[in-house]
Amino acid sequence: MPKLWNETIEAHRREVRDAILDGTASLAAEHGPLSVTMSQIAEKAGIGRATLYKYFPDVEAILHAWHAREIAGHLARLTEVLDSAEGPATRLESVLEAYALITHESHSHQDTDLGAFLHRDNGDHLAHAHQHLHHMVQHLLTDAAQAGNVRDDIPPNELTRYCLSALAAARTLPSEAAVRRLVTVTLAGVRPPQH
Amino acid sequence: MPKLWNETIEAHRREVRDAILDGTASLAAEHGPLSVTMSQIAEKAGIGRATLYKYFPDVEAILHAWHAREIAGHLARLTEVLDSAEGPATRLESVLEAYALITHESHSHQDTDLGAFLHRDNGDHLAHAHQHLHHMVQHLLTDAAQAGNVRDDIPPNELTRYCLSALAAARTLPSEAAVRRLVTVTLAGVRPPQH
DNA sequence: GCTTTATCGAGACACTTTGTCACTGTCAAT
DNA sequence: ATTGACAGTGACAAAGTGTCTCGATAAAGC
Repeated sequence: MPKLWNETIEAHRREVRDAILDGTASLAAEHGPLSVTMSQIAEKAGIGRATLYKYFPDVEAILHAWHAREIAGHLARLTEVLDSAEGPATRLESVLEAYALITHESHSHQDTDLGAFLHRDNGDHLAHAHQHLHHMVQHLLTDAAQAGNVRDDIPPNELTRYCLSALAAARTLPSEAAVRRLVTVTLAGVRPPQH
Repeated sequence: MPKLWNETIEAHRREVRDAILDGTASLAAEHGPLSVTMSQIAEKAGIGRATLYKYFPDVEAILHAWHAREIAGHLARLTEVLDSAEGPATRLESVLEAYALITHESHSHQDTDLGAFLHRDNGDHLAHAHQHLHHMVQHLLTDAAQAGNVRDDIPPNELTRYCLSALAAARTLPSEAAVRRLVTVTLAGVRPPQH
């Protein structure tokens, strides 16, 4: 196996790949994901159609790759938020709020839940990126539960799904203030029930 | 304008239409919605391809119609539940639980959030069916808020989005018991905050 | 009952999209 | 300089698409 290539060629490939993903996202946003064709994508990306097949086997794979890139970007931002907060409760609230806001602004770009739709992933990319996110929130919830800020009568796994799903509603909300209210309500659901 | 046709022809059309929708759902479930073609659908439904175009203009329209039919069925079941419950709090809980269970079992059929994905609806079918659902839940929440069972510091509209979105997590849960726990948590989010 | 009329269904056609060749040009390694 | 690997492209066969036209069938008018 020859040593890996020079920087130049790999950088170029990345550029082309990104152009493909951007173009596809644009096309999908404009005419709907079902009407996107390999031909359109190739033209939009400024490459030959046959070349496109050297990067991706079909439209579905491209949409998956785009979604994975999107999620990865979100994860990076969330990790920043995570690291800059102190204490289990604060960390949980900060990350959930950040997630909701990201989801909210992603709406205008009209992307999300494409992943849920395209669940032809057989435990691959989507699973990876999304499980990463899931794991992060679950960890936060477990910590907060140990600190007594979160109910412990429900498995953390299920609380995590609840949080992520509830906050997905941020996509449909009109204002940032509404998103913050959504976070409030969602957090109210995970607090220990009083008796 | 000639009076509308006899029952027979219309019944036949409905049969064919249903066969198309069923076949499409089956194909979409098996190979993913993006790879479904008009040719496959026609063959599966047992009609000529050209005939299929007399019913629907393209795959997207068929998926929309199938989704609308699905939602309509769910709505009918929810309306039953709604009518057989007494009192604002009980009604809210019953309907939300029923919705979660329906979502849960719909998972195996792998359908939902296809609607969210195909938001090429310009205020049409999807809007109609889904807004009907939204309206039902919002009404329940408003009643329950007036009775003091639900917080009134958040607009009912937003609480509704929260509920429906949170309960969508039922799709990914493994057991019915987990779904009931999800309903518990979701309801905890909408209760009046204590001070 | 028989014609009229509307519409269902299918064969056929022109066009687009798809997936895969074989081929050229370029860069890195020896 | 030669070799090997790979990006990129034009070309081709196959599949899918949308439309048109034509025959068959069932309701409606006389």
